[in-house]
Amino acid sequence: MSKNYDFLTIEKKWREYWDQHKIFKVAEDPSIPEDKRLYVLDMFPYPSGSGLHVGHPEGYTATDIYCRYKKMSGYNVLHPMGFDAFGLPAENYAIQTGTHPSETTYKNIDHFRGQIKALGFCYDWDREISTCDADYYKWTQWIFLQLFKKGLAYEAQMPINWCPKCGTGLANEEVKDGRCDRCDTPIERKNIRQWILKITAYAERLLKDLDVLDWNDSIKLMQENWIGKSEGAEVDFEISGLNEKLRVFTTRPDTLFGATYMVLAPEHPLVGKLTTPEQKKAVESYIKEASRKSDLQRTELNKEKSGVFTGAYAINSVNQKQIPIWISDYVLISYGTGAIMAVPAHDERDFEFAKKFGLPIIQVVSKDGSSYELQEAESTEGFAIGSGKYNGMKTADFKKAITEDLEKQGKGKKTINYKLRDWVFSRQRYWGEPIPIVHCEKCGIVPLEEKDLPLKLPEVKTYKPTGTGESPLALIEDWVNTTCPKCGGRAKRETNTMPQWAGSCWYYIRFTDPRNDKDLASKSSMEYWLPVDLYIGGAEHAVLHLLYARFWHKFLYDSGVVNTIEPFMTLRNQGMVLGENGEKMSKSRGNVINPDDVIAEHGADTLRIYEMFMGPLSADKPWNTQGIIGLRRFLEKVFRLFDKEIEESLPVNDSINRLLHKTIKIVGERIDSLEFNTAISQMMVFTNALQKEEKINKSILRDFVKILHPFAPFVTEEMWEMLGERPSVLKTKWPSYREELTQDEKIAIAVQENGKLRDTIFMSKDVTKQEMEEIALNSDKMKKILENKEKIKVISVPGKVVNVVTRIVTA
RNA sequence: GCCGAAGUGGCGGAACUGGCAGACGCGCUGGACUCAAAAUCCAGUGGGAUUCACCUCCCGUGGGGGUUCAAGUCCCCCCUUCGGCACCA
Repeated sequence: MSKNYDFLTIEKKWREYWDQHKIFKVAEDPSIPEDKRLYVLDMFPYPSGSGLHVGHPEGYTATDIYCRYKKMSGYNVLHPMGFDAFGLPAENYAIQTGTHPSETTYKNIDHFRGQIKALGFCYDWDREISTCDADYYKWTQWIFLQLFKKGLAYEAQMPINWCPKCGTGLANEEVKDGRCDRCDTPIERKNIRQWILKITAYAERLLKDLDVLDWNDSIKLMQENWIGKSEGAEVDFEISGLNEKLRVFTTRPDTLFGATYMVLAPEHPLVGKLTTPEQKKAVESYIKEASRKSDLQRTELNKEKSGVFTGAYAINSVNQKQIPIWISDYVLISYGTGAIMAVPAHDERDFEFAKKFGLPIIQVVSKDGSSYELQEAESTEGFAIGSGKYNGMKTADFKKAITEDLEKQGKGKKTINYKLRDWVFSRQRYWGEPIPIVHCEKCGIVPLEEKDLPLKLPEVKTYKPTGTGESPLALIEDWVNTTCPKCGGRAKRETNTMPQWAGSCWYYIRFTDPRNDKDLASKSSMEYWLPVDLYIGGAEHAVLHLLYARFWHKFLYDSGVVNTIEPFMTLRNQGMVLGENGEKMSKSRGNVINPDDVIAEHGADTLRIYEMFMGPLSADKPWNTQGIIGLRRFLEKVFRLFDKEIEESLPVNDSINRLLHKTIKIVGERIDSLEFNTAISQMMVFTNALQKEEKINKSILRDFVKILHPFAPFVTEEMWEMLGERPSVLKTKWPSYREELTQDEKIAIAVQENGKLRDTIFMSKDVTKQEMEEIALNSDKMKKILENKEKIKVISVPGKVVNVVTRIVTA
């Protein structure tokens, strides 16, 4: 009885079945051993108004296949989904449309949930969370309070990155090329009151623990570079005629003898003190100019060096030389000590500056120990010259020696600096977690009591950003004005909200126990599931979410909340799904593919396997509307196999049986290594072979339906039923294979002459090396080829190749 | 500028620790079925030479060198594309 592949009916039927029977429900079953418990997580989506992007199902299908395979292999798998629902886009959309962000957000969430469910992912929907739910952000606030109590959240008035379009301050991580990561607007500098998290306190551990993580090297490297550890020394310089010391940081204390001038950042606190009256005017005008420059201008490409002499001199203690002190904006106040010793001979920037202002350049490091004319700064290591008693020392040894000597004299010490800055954590916007702090007239900054959490976001009509650096919450009088939890006196609430990243810093913890109202999650649930075993998402969060979440996790570890030092053990990054033209998908480029349309036309199963078949998970891949047909045909072809005669008692053809075992093996291995494209190819090969058979043994088809199930869950449930089995396939056991049946009886051996293919001979899979060579050399073809040639040697690799090295015999 | 990833048919991509380059899919060509078409099935499909008797040979994985019996895979130099960082002393 022939039946068409009616995906609309099939997918609806099984979607409802799964929902009703809670097929995807997961519980903390204590009888399952620890090594059979898995936590597989997707980066949860931001529920934007435009709905799911075809990029979302890529990562989600990958983890879904992995989870289904693992479940069928006897694992207890936690696989949850939720929504990262606080943030600017929702708020901007709300402002545009005049609807409240909470209304639009929940509407978007419903839309997203529907779209995600249509794809048949095996999420335990009873664990769904949204970061904007008060039940959830109560604990985000709770974590903030713990940070505050440990001194890791502090308030400061400082210049920060300000996006005038978003009307809020941003973290360093949210600035790209001097522009807002979100809207591409050039960043301005703004001096406003901020809440800041001391992520720098964790710099070393964030760096070191990268070693224990199974992450892509490129992501690890990006974090490593962002943290930017550099080892060197702080060295004190006396200032001529002034009882002040000027401290600099250098990674090359071995070049101290080559320091020919000093440079301070314009903002350096000593500038005023040491500037001479004659230079005062020039210095002040330079400072003023520098302060007006935006970050973008200050870091502009190929910018000419600028600077002004202060009139003061420092004394280089190693040789008592007086060297001039300059100020320049190429020295940053925020790094090191905000001051440097300039060694133009061995530092490119100093070289450029010295050339421009005619400052002396003295070589103190040499490749070979001799001195020579430098055409450019030579920053490579070598041997010391012109450095008194240190002459001839290798750079590394010199560094160590002089650092120790300076330390003994009390003039310097070994120092480590990081590029990582503290995390600017407050946003001057409405749609985020309120910071649970009040400002009391008497007591100052006072945290809310834990029992008073959650501090709910007031429901108001005006949530437009003020643009002034104040949050819109500041305008809500009856919310802002409150009493101090400590003294009961008059107080004002903190009106800044948390950045979007806050909620995603710990959502994976909440998933282990999402309805707990006593704790962020119970100890037992966290211990059962954490850490996340496999985490899949885009690479764009390399130094944002992935760094922030690691920071919070480490803090929670120190606080005794979680019991692992890292949150995400294995991380894989999916590539981008590009438009058909190979460009990034975007509305403005007009190349957006809507997953709803694809599902309506081909079904969710086809969309799933197409996205997996497109190429390696990690690669960026262009969408191809033509190409998806092939995957649709594949499923139809599998479906048509059921029109053949299928019997339990039919004899099993040896080659089909071998191919089945090989396929079971390959598909399992490829799922384990997340190489879904080749797993699908193998199933296609198997299907093509089955298709040629008139009759099919039923158990073969059963096994095949099982291995196809993780990829195409809907249609395989239907097929399972067509085989007379009871649902769900997900609850069956993954088929096993016999290793000896994964190889063909006869294998093709390449026969080469001087590395060039001359013949292919099929041989029994267990021929010995000698037999192989004998068969190969005695084939008619090879005999002919080898006529009149001298065999120099024969190289053979069992099961692969026989290569004869020959030479033509000259008569 | 620095760091990282990647360049394979008309297209997406295969090729395990060096061992038959182009699996699988799209597209294309021819054929079967059909009144016809769609769908499906069968055959072919890197380029070239030979002249088709499908036999044989040569070239071919961004370019140029090298190591090796053997290189898409290893080493050196260069080019292109993408991603990250951007005066971090």
